[in-house]
Amino acid sequence: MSDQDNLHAMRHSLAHIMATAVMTLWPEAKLGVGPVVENGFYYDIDLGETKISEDDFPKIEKEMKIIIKQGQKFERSTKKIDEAIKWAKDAKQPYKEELLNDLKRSGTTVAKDLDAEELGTITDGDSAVEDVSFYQNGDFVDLCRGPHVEKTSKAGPFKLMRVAGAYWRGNEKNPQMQRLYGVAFETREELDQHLEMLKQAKLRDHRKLGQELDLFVLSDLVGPGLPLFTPRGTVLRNELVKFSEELQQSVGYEETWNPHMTRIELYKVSGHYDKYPERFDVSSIESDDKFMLKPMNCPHHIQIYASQPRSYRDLPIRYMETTTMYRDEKSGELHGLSRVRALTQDDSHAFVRHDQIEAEMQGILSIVKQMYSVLDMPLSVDLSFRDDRENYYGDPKVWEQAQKTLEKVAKEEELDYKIELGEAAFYGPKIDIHVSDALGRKWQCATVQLDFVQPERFELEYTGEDGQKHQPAMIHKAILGSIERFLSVYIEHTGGRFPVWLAPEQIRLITVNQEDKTVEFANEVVERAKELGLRTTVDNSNESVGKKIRDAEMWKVPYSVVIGDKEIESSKVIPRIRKDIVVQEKDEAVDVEIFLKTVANEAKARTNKTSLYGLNKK
RNA sequence: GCCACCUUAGCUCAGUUGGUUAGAGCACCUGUUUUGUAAACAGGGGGUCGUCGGUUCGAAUCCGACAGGUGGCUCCA
Repeated sequence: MSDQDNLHAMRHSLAHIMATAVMTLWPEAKLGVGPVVENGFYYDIDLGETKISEDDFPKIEKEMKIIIKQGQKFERSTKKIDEAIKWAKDAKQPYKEELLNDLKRSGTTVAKDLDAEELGTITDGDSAVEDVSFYQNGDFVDLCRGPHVEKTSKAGPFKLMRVAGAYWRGNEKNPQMQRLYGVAFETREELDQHLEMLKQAKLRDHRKLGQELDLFVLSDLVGPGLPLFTPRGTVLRNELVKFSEELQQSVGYEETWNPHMTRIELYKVSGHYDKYPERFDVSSIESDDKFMLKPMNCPHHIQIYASQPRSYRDLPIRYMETTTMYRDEKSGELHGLSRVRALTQDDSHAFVRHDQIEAEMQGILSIVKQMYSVLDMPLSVDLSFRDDRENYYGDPKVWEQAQKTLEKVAKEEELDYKIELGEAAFYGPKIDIHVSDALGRKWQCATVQLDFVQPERFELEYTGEDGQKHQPAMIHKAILGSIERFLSVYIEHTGGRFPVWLAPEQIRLITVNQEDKTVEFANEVVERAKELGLRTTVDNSNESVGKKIRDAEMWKVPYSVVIGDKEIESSKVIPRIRKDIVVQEKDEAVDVEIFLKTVANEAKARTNKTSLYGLNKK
């Protein structure tokens, strides 16, 4: 058995041990499913009116430890399916009975592989499976495919983490069960390491850093999911957007502007309204028309395209716009900057001839790759294709062609991708690019989407070489995606230590004293730095130099420079360089002008390397 | 939206079984100090304890509703 298999068996066994403990403490418990998940396991439990809270964990853990100590053997047995169903009935385990019915009818219990109508229904006659396996430890018997460790004492170190509500089979129409989560590893050291990692991740949580570094504000009065950005946070946003827009311009995109409110009719034509009617928050002004805040931009760009007759010579026509849109989200889904109600996208739409699709997508993917390589963030790529449900608009043959094109481009661009069926937009397939946050959760940022549906719905056209009308295709893209979501991931990725080009404060001058000549000199340096476009401040407060250095460190300023008599006399400085910045050359005190120009060049080059060297005196 | 938990000063938190004018550190302000690479010293201001209602002689503390926040609600017995 490989280590991986063994760990899996340990975690799965712990799920059973936890269920055993719960059944001991609450014999009336009805059990759902208890699978292995990343880093651990969970078990879904229905206790009726009784609610388990984290305060109950010590007694559950204690019970589990007793079971582990007893070294109960895990014994496998099989039952005929009908016998098993009878067992579930007798044991008063209705959820198990439902699972068994699904097994009998369809040979699987995976809710998404089953017809929703059939879930949990009973079949007579022929069965899809004959036997089902059971595992028993002590008095506890559970329907289970296995495998397990040999006996409970081999289950390994674990810790219960949290309890959460979870709908039976993920469907909100079903009863809500209590899901007990635990983490487990083969050794105590690995478990401790994992817990330490979670602690570290908490330290770099973007919500915490956003407050500490004064980047954004969440106000109860403004409302949930509506973050406000401070001057520092706005510098970050603007610098990122500037980079994104420069990249887009380099492949031919032109900037547009569209208003934040629109007639709802627009989205009826585009098809978005029919698809998400509950998400459209409507308000009316002085007319019979209903207006709304825009939740996306594609129909607007379409209107600009459609405002003139277009020739094949004009294509591709590429519009880009970094703009904020407004989407209703369920209150429980809001989260810091990652999931908000006002989100700003570096959005673009290209209108292309069908023979231009590949080249356009390649151009876009090349700038996406540039962006994330400069930001030093690893990507994972999904091709989001349709499945055979009927939620999609447009001709399936066109879809098939579009998906082939996407995959071809992904191959040519050497993307390491996987295909996700059923994840496409209603109007077309997508290339979705995800990056990870501090806890390893993946968030979608960049996206490239191919769309034949909206051009058709809006009856877009251009005149071809042949004098006939033709329909263009549309390519939607966002590089950063939602700036807010991107920032949430990026703040955690960097731990708030932004590269020089993004740092809200790039250089901080620290005065040794408040004498006139010191202040004058510091002000001269700031003036010069501003001419070079550097964001520079002076800390002239009446504090010790040590305290001021500490402050600059806490604010994660890339360069801090102490200004005193030595600097004034020599016009040379010894910059203190933030430790994540890669130092390339060695040098001692450096002329102020050279220092500033070097930093300005780094910012311009968007690099986190410097050719300066600071003597960090102990 | 649903389930669990949380909400005390700008921030991080303490506040014993309900019992006088609710505390600390940091931050802020004032004064002293004129500072050389991760925290000088002293003093001061600041809270209707998330909001509303209830129980009680008495509520930060107990109960309820609401608001906001956190974790989760997809990953096959």
